[in-house]
Amino acid sequence: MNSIDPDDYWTLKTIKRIMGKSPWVSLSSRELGEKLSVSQQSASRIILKLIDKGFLQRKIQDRRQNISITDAGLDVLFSEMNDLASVLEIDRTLEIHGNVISGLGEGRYYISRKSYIIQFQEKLGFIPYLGTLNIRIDPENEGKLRRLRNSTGIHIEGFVTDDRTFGAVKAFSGSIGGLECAAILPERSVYSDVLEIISPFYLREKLKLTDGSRINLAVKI
Amino acid sequence: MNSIDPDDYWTLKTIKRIMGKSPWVSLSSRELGEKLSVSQQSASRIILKLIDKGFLQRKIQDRRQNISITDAGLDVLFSEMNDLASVLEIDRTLEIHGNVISGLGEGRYYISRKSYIIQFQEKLGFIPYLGTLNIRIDPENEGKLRRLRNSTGIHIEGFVTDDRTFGAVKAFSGSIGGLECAAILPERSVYSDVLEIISPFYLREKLKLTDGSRINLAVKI
DNA sequence: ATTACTAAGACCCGAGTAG
DNA sequence: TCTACTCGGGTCTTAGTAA
Repeated sequence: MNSIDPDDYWTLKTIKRIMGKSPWVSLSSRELGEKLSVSQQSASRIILKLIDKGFLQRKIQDRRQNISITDAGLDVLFSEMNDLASVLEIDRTLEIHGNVISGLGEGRYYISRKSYIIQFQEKLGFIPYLGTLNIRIDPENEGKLRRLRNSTGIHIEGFVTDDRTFGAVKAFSGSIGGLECAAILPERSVYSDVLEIISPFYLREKLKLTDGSRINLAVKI
Repeated sequence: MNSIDPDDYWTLKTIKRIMGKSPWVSLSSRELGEKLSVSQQSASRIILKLIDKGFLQRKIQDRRQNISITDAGLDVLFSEMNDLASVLEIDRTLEIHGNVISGLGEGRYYISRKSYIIQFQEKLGFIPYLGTLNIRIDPENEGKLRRLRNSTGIHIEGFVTDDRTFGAVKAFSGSIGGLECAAILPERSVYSDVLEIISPFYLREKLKLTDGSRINLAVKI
């Protein structure tokens, strides 16, 4: 599943460097070829391969192509970042900032399922307060959020009931305002800027949080 | 100069993952081949290439090889880490911890050279107190120090006098205890665990530091 | 200008095998 | 077993070129 092709990684990094923050960039196959030290023809083939794999998107106007990296493509880069940081044993903690927002009460329903609760107790060491704290992550912390999504985390098995399927999720131990907690994400990447937090404590009360409150979350990856 | 071969990077990362913290590892070409999804023959060729480039060292005993990654090899990994972090625009600040040690007074001599001073003023925005604060970096922060060494930093030109040559150095803006400072490293990698700090302030006095004092340095890379 | 197909050749990989 | 050489075959790159 999570095996990256070094060539894909290298090309995506090169394209990302050219793009900077802009979502689209006008990039000819000749230009890319120069950056990668390959011919225009090879660069063209490489681009087609990456589009085929879903890592790039393209618009062609007047025989000139505009290129964008997809979320899946960015996942390649952030996974590699995580992998390298883990191999070099640096950067084990992310500090993520955001604001409290009100959820739809859905989180509470999910995490109350007995199968999840049992695993939280076993793998995180606490039984969560029956509700989630939803945090909208600052746009500047998008990169950290992407690293989190591309980290393995603590695996929480999914399960099936008569009615429906509850997917596997992954948890990351952390803390907010000195209180133990965990960030919960679906194991299948969902590109949202909202993070759901569980904790043995009712964080809204303990930390006197209301919608809009600033939050500093520290998580171990 | 600083162009990494993606294959070298990939292999070194794989070997580093196998090694963990141990300086040497017994690793047959067959085993490496499996990890890299190539044949024993190719793995053997790859190892020879990396030894030739100075990224690996090897001892052969009883037809079995023990492998170690050289400092130059680790530089490849930490450079890539820096490059990727810079492309993804994350991780611009390193927090490095260590202890004050007494220098040999050499630092004072170096940074007092007029050519250096002029450049410090121009590029860092301050004229340093005429002495350096030497910090022995905690072994746990070795990784961060390696990242620093493999960052470009602010280029300070070298120069030649009648007597001798003063090499190019690189500077990193930062702060200690809220006071502005900069870390100074030779541009040519020197693998020491001591970092030299300059500052517009006499840090020893301002922060009441003595040999052995704990220091938290924050630097921008 | 572009992109990208085709064809030919360079280069790389691994089977066989020696030491 | 191990490492690592040779060499044949297959893959991948690029030159030429069309659209």
